[in-house]
Amino acid sequence: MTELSATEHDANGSAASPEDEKPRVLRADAARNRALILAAAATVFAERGLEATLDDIAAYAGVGVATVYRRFPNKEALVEALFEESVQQVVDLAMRAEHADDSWNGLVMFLEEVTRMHTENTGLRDLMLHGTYLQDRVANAKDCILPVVTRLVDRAQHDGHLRDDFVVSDIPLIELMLSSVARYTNDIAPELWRRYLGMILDGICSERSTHRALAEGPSVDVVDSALHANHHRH
Amino acid sequence: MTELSATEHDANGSAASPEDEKPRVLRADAARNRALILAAAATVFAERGLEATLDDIAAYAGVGVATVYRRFPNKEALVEALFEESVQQVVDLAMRAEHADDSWNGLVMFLEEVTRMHTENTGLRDLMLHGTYLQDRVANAKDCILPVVTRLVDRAQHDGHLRDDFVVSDIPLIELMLSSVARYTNDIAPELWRRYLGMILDGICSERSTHRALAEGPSVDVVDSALHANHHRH
DNA sequence: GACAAGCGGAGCCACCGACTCCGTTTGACG
DNA sequence: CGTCAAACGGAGTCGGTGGCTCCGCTTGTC
Repeated sequence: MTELSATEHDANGSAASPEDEKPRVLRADAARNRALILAAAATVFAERGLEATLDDIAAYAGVGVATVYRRFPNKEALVEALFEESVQQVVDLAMRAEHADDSWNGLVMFLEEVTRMHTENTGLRDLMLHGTYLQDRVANAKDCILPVVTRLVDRAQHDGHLRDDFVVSDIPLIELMLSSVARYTNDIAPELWRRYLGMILDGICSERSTHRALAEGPSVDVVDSALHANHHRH
Repeated sequence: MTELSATEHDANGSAASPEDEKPRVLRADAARNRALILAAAATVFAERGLEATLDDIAAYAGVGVATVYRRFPNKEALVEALFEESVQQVVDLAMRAEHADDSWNGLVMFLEEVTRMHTENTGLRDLMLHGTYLQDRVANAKDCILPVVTRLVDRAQHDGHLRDDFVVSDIPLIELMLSSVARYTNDIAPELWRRYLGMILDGICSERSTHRALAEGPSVDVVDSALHANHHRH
């Protein structure tokens, strides 16, 4: 992330160097700017999602747009440089969840953590739930996650914690639901999604003697202003 | 809807007629086209939401754009002409739900029906959940609905059907969650949202002895292609 | 001190959607 | 049937947006 060298993206025109490696050494200021750009991109994409403009990111980083394009051939490359890591985090999370002591707790942890990641990083959510960037890489990550989560679900059902008619593919859709709540309420009630995760958990668990404690419900005003805010084109 | 006369929108320049009413009689072809436009708008807005272009609607109606603008001063006016009725339907639904025999069934019916309306009419959903058009009128309708639904919720709680920590403002957010599922899966599994409504209902009801029967779960492929389809910008 | 590497930001280009202009067509009425 | 306002269509305008580039100036490095 904070390397001083970077693989440049311009096709090395005439130079007949056989190796494709171009560990070009950046000038000090260039390297510093590259780091600034990555940091800015992380922040801005996390806050506003992948629809953020490279101009926005450049401004946030305090550099010109051209400087961004000098380091990264295009938007997707920048996204790639940033999120390779993030999607891996989700894979790791699934693994951790699988090895939790209690299968139900593992499942709950997975749902909770992955939603938290999505809410804290709108860019990650865009990546996982809308297929606009890095489709291959994301599909790859999903292929890693699927079998793990499948085992998690199976185990929770086998242990009698999770209702029998639950299926793995319910999980992305539950994520989708929670993400949209989070999307709308993030600014005004950033933890509200936990309330709806709680309801859903109460809806899918087998032990039905009691309710879980829910996060406090939203006031009418909160919901009104959440739905009225116009910054949700997509 | 199929009137032969229509209130024109151009300010009647010099004519000093004291009444603001302008029940201008349209020529036969104009009246026919107006009806075609309304029908087309109903279809197209329902299918693609309010982001549909007036050009799209004109094309669908088989007329030129100018013809649309000759009848309706702008997009919002057309939306208004169409959806006055739709939002009233939601108000009516709330009333019917309030007078259901069983308070829980009334609540379930309300959630079910309002979600069905949203899924069958993307335009209505845009109206209710994003504040881009007709804010006043929609706010008005919501003001009508709120007390009714509040009574519904109170009654369901009083009757011991609905968990005590549920609040009225949960309803719009539940709608939001179901709408986003429906948005993504409408093309490929149009009834899938019912499954998640079922889960949520199991999460919010007080009688926790049994699970409700859920609609069949989605296959991995269904979810994949639902999330991969790029036509969900907004 | 020289010069390639780097820089900024104005500007280009392609696209989009709301809305209008204008030459042509057509229904209504005498 | 003739007349003409009303209506028509669709090419075109306008304003906005976002990805990306051009080019004259600056700066780190050797």
